[in-house]
Amino acid sequence: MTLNLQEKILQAASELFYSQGIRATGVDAIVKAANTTKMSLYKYFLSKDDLVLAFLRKRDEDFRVWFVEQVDAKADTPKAKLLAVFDVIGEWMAVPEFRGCAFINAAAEFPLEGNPVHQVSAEFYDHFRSYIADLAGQCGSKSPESLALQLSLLVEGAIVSEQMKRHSGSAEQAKQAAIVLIEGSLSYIPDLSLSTTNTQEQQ
Amino acid sequence: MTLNLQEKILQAASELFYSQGIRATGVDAIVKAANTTKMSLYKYFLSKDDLVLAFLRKRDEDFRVWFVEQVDAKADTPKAKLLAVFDVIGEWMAVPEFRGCAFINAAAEFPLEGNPVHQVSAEFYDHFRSYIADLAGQCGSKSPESLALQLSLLVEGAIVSEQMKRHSGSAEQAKQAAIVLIEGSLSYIPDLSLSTTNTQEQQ
DNA sequence: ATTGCAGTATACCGACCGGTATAGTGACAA
DNA sequence: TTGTCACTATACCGGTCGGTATACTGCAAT
Repeated sequence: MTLNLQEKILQAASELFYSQGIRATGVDAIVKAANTTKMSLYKYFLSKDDLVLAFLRKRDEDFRVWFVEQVDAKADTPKAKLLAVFDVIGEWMAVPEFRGCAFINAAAEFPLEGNPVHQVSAEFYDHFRSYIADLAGQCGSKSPESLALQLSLLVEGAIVSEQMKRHSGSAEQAKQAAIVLIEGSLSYIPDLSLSTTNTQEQQ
Repeated sequence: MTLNLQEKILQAASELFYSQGIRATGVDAIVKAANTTKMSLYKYFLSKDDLVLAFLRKRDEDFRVWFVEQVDAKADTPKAKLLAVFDVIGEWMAVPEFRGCAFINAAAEFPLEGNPVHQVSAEFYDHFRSYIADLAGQCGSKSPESLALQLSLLVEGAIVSEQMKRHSGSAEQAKQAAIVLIEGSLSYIPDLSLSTTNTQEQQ
């Protein structure tokens, strides 16, 4: 657990970026939190933007590792894991340090399309969704990709809902919805991708 | 459509705040976009923070009015409107100016709890959810509040997914999931709010 | 004609921003 | 002992930030 200076700077920056926001965090604050100097920071990182990308890339990896560990610790079968996802999210949202999804937040702080931040965020989202798709496939879902996308919408929705209004039970409701979607996806269900606003479809 | 100066400033600020981000938009840029001066801006708004809140409050009202209009134009029955919600969201996400949900973005730019921005965002979210709950109730849903929360999770999830990765079909998938949830909520369905990660619950 | 008021024009403030230049420290290796 | 190297210390840069002070313009009401 002994961090070298570069790691120490990145860790200090990560905590500040997530808790206070990226734009709101100056390099002086990072330097002070890491107990070092600007000169050292700029030795290891080309610019603040570079440091921001390093933060997001590390967060991507760390979060996914942590998340899979948590899910594995809660459930054994693929189907149970699919539901455990929402329990893990629920527990994460309950900690006081929770400030929403770092990638959504980063994309919101740098809205201009083409910003490298968006690419890292999109990659995180892809990774997460394909993890869910794997589980869905192992469950025997008729369309794992479709189910995975739908479940990931519930997860992201729960996260941002909780960010805007704490303790509103988003994770529990997301889980209830997930149960319905999963059960539906395991039994027969024709692909409805052609349907329009029309209310009564094939039955 | 003739705007007085105060409205002109607010409109210019709103467009910049949404398209470029709030922190990234300086008051000089707002003043230039509104073709006026700082002195006038600070005559009508106490501070930039005050202007930000005015932006969010107006956006709350404008967006809801626009949204209900769009839904009403697409569908007549409550059930059809519930589905039309996702069509409207889908069309909104397709316009090139789309930059996600202004309230999620604002909450992300000002992460500290207790910031007034969060209160306005929470109010917007409540308004939206109670609109959905009304429709759900008119449909004869067994638990309109529950269904409304679940559908709002899908909507918010679709918005942030689209923000992080454009043109990934979030709205269509959200609609497919919504169809399943709505159908399930209209038929019998015991309240599952006690269930845990356990996969096989009461049947 | 005078007053008042909405709005303009512009210069300015201190604070902070990201980033750099320069000099100095201490430990370790040859 | 000398050189190297990671790191510190600190002063500084130009630019931008939110916000203000002061003076001016033009119109409308009395």
